[in-house]
Amino acid sequence: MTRQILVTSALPYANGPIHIGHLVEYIQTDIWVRYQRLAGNRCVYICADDTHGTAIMIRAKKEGRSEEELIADMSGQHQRDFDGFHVEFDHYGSTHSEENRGQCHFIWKALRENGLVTEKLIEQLYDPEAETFLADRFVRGTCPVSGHKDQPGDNCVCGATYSPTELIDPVSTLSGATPEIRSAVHLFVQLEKLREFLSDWIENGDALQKETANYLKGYFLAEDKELRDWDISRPAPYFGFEIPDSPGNYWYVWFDAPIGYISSTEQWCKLNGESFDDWWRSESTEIHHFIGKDITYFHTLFWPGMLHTAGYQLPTKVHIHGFLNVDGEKMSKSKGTLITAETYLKHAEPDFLRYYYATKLTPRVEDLDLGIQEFVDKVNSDLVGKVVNLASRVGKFAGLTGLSETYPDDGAFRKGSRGGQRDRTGL
RNA sequence: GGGCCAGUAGCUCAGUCGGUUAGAGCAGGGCACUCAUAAUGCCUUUGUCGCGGGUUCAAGUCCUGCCUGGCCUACCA
Repeated sequence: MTRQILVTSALPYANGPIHIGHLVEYIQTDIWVRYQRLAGNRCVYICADDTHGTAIMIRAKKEGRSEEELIADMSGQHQRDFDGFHVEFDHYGSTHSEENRGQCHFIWKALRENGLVTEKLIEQLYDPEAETFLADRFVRGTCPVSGHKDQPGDNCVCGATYSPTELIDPVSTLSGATPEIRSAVHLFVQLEKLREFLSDWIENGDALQKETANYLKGYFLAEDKELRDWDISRPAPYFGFEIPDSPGNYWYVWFDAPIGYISSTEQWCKLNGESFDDWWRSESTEIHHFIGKDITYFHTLFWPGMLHTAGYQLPTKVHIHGFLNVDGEKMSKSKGTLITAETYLKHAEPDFLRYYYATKLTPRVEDLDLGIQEFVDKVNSDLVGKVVNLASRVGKFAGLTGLSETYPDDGAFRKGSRGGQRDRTGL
């Protein structure tokens, strides 16, 4: 039976260029999609740029242009890079679209109607110069526990964790100004009310790798703990969508980002005369998300909670991969191992990297190591030595001897290809 | 601290419900070949399956303790 499959990769954030670490995911997904099509399944690959949030707002301001200009520019760059690596999306949208705003409204309404939204007064550091509230990572200061200087806003090298409001001598990394404490109303989604549903989905479903289900069960869904309320609003100024029934508050970027999967599909449907409900409200359509391990809980707690509440189809599978290391170490700018897609393409063929990743990917949530020497060896021996050389031989040979008008019926080729299709595993 | 995952040939990794002499690719060694791109084909060496116990007729595979490494621990895109 032909399967109908909707596939997504995580939406790249519009604040930075695509690098070889991101490409692990897009290449993995693209290969998976191509495989499904070869196996005869209907498969649509959707992605989009993730465009909202403080980081975008700050950067646009710094560069003296509008957020819209910035994200249009970045979206163009991202798509150029993906194209350069032969990653073929059926549609590439943006979270800054009217479709996405509409979907956010729709899902929000469902959350409200189900009594899952609550309000709390939050004390947060505010940068009076940049005129914005500061996320934890935009603050540094002296650790209140050990006294270490210049520590991040939420934890210290000494192992202590704290709130940025507890930091001694806090400094805003945006402006260098001393932040002040201000309070503002935030809106929260009460995840605890979805515990029963989430536990069931995580434990009894087939959507997660075993290690991921264990991780969620052991940490978030532990019996002695409550699921914390999820803070999904940010007060103005914020680049994003204003919450319709809470003027002056905007949806936190992680609220509208995954909704981009839905809205981008909606755009694709409009462009191709497809029925939207066939893709997001149909039990016979499979939904597969490919993401990195860093955003696991967004996709395995918040996201299914939102979909469930709004009556959308839940993910069939969330495929989670690890990070990319280079020669056994984290990618680093100073060591020159943080290679952007653009830089790579100036020096090497995209298929070299595609092939290399294909040979090293596993179904586990584990980091993948790009060994430079191994990369060179694999390309030389496997691709040049075997594949290209074979083509070259055949070309020369055929040129000398000529080709038959028709492919001879040796029985083996077609039989073999059909066998391969039958033999596919339950991927 | 707690939790999860991993540890198999020089390197990167497969090993399904426990079942014969533990596999592949690369690297190394030997021979051959020319249709072929500093190629290719064939043959070939290498393992205390992290360590110690246990269960079993049988353990790389299951249980347990330990060692080592990695990751996670909610406001991170």
